[in-house]
Amino acid sequence: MTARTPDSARDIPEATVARLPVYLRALTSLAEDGTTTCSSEELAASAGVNSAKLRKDLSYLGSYGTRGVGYDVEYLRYQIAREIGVTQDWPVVIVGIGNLGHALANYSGFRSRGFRVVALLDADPRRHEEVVAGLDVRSFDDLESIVAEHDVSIGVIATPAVAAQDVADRMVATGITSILNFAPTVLSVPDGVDVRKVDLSIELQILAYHEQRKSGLPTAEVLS
Amino acid sequence: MTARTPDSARDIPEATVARLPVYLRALTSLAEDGTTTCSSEELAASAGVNSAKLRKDLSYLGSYGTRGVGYDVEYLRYQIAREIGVTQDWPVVIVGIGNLGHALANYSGFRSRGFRVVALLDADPRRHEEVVAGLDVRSFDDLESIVAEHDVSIGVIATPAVAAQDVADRMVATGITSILNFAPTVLSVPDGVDVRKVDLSIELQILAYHEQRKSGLPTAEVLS
DNA sequence: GCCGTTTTGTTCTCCCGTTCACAAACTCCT
DNA sequence: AGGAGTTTGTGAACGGGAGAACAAAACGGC
Repeated sequence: MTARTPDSARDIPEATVARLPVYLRALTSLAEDGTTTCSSEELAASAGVNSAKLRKDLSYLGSYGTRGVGYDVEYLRYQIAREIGVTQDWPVVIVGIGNLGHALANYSGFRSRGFRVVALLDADPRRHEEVVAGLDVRSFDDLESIVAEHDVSIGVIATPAVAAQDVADRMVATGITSILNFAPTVLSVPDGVDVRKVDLSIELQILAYHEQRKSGLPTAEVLS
Repeated sequence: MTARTPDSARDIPEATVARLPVYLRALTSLAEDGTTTCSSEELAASAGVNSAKLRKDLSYLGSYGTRGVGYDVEYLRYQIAREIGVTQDWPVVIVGIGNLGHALANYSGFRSRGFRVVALLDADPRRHEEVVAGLDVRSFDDLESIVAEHDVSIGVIATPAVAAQDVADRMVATGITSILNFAPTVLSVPDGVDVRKVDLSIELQILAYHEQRKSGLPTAEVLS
């Protein structure tokens, strides 16, 4: 609607969306090194992907490169940030201030990448005395007022598994429509609410599967 | 080789491998509820997937169900655990004992799901005085001897981004062949070494992308 | 002003994963 | 014992993503 959105911004493949943040980080890294221009080959190497895949991904956003030259690092970085929607900060609430919640609250990468933690909530009253990362830990009952006040649409769940579904339900009820879930539970939410799950032990188990295979097959691991 | 492995255990699709831990958790949950038998429909609902997909996934492992009846929860649970390789504990080292490292070290889900943290390492000598989760934080230089002593093949990187590649290189040099990387960096490792990446801000950015779309399109979000 | 070189954007093909739909097989009831 | 009802396991169609290969376009040298 602004100027340069010929409604081409439609339906970027999910696999591409998942890689855009990687490209964004690679571009930021290149910019910090003083690089002003890069080819798809360089950027792909920096992001750890195939250059053809990178070019195809970028083509969904538009034609932001110059043939024979490459991409302007700063320009492309801004275009991707705009596409993802991280040119401005998203307010985020974190629920569950245990070990993981502490780590998340203190994680500086949120702030620097388009997110701002506006509140830390915990159901345990003993935690309400704490100050973590410069924020008071507040009662879970404050969720609704905080969401309303800061217009929060993204919530992070770092509670034990048993509490996660309840927290998710409350979040949805207050109007949160995107949830990042660290609890080892399958959340059920209504249509229109996005949930992404990060599960540490699942990742380890996937590694264990492949590890088991390696020790089983001595020297048959010669992929292309 | 034991009895029921007609070398059919070959080439389980990667997408299936990634879901097996989810099924395992769902089965454990069902078993704790006292359920002894379940249909693919029930298990699929519990795991948050399509029942056809579940059945196809399980069919790669063998025929562990009974037509007209369903699956024996305990039996299937054991079969999946055996396939993944978590019937015995895998020793794991964690490098980088900052906020996230603390949280990982204290995460009880590791121990209960087939993993045992055998050492915590950090490059900062000031951290070596600490005891976290009942383990001394030791010098990163001890990596090699620890890996040799406990026959470690899985390493977790929870360091700042700048240190991650160095840590990975050292890990690979000591014989570690599976790495779970929490640092926001693309690691390059030789063939035969598996790396899985968990990146908190990337997950949030993916959510932000969809969130931006939602606010843009008022009521066009009526998927099937 | 033209040609060779470089690099993007895109088309085409192949492969993996998902889903549907159904036959095979087991249980239960009569 | 036989038939009705269930539920698994799998063959086949379908859709999406990955990678190769190439045409289009911009730059630089002469």
